[in-house]
Amino acid sequence: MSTPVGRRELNKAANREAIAGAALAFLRNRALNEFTVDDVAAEAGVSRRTFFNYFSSVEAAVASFTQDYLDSVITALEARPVDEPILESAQLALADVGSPHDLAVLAETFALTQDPALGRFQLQAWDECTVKIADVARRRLPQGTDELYINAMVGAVVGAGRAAIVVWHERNGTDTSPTSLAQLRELLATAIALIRNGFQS
Amino acid sequence: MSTPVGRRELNKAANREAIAGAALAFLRNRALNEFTVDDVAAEAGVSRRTFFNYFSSVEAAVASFTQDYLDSVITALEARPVDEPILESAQLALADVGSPHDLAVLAETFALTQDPALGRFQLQAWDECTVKIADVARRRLPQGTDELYINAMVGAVVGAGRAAIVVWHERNGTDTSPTSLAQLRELLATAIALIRNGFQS
DNA sequence: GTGCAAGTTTGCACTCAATGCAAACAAGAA
DNA sequence: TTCTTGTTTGCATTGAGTGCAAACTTGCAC
Repeated sequence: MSTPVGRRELNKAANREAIAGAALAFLRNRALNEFTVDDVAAEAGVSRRTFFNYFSSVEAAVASFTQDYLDSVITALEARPVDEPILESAQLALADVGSPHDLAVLAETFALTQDPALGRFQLQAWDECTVKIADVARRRLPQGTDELYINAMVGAVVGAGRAAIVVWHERNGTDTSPTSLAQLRELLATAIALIRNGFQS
Repeated sequence: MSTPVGRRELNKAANREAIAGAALAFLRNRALNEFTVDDVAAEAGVSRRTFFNYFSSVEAAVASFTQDYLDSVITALEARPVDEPILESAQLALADVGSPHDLAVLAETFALTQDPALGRFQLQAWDECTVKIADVARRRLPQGTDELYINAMVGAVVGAGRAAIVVWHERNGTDTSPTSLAQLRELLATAIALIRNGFQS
């Protein structure tokens, strides 16, 4: 992957970040229907129309954080050796990923899921993630592996992974101290282990 | 549960059905942005304002079908004996549920998931279902069962269940012949079995 | 630098979603 | 009938979202 960094790309990245950040900032203080796209655009130093060049709604802007986190997980997963058992790869990828800052934002946006309109977009991010992971799994598992096996496994992993984050968030709120983050990694690892071993108990 | 059936309740149910049905009817022929709420309201024989008394958007109206299906699954699950292993209950509840007509509509709305705006609302229905099933599981499993265990199991079951429907839909499209439906039940059963036994292979 | 091509932002105009409110209307109970 | 309560409807208002064309910025070649 090349990294062509001209002013064009930099400006776009900066705008995108400014807009998403501004949206999140507003949500810290007010509910979704208590401010407008104009407000966010102004805060981001950009016109209303430009806002919509980047995101189709405030909800989408906020969901971009979740998308970015999940993409980083997928990148980590793809970096694992292909001969490693795939669920072990998943476990290790999850253990590695996420700077404290990124996880803090993840926890924060997770809290916002209370608002259904925001929640929908987060769910969509998870769903897209599921599709992408299924592609990775399809490439790594033996040719001709049953599609049900692949999709059920990935669906289960993502479902259980999300459950781990839900439980973590319920226990720790938006605390992202090293201790709390260690607990998150632990929960994620346990969740994947459950998928590997089944719920036969 | 009482069943107080006056004209009031009947009218409301009829309106609700008419609106959701009209929305689905439009989507059979046109894309989401090719018709308006006014169109749907007119088709349903109701004012625009009344449309919004029932659903907050066309997307929500369409998602009501998925909601209803998932609610019926939950009802079936709650009807299973409490001493049955819970994943067996899940398997059996899924096997029983859904008239051919309901499953036909489910398959149809599933196809519409291509449109992200519609997909988001469907995902939300699945998510609400996850929460409700977690409540059922919490009541049935021994007191003090780890929340991670409960949520991961339910997340996995729902994720794998949805995967089964996705695979079924990819293989059979909107074919809801008895043969096709038998395949769906089979896929669902296999998916749950995978969750029970794990992906250790 | 100058000038040109391609990409990006912005303002404007327009349609339509979504909600509050109050008046009209329908249903059930006395 | 009459009264009460729940439901529908029209009207008015705000703001989301998009198409379009003009202004502006960047990259590139000379």
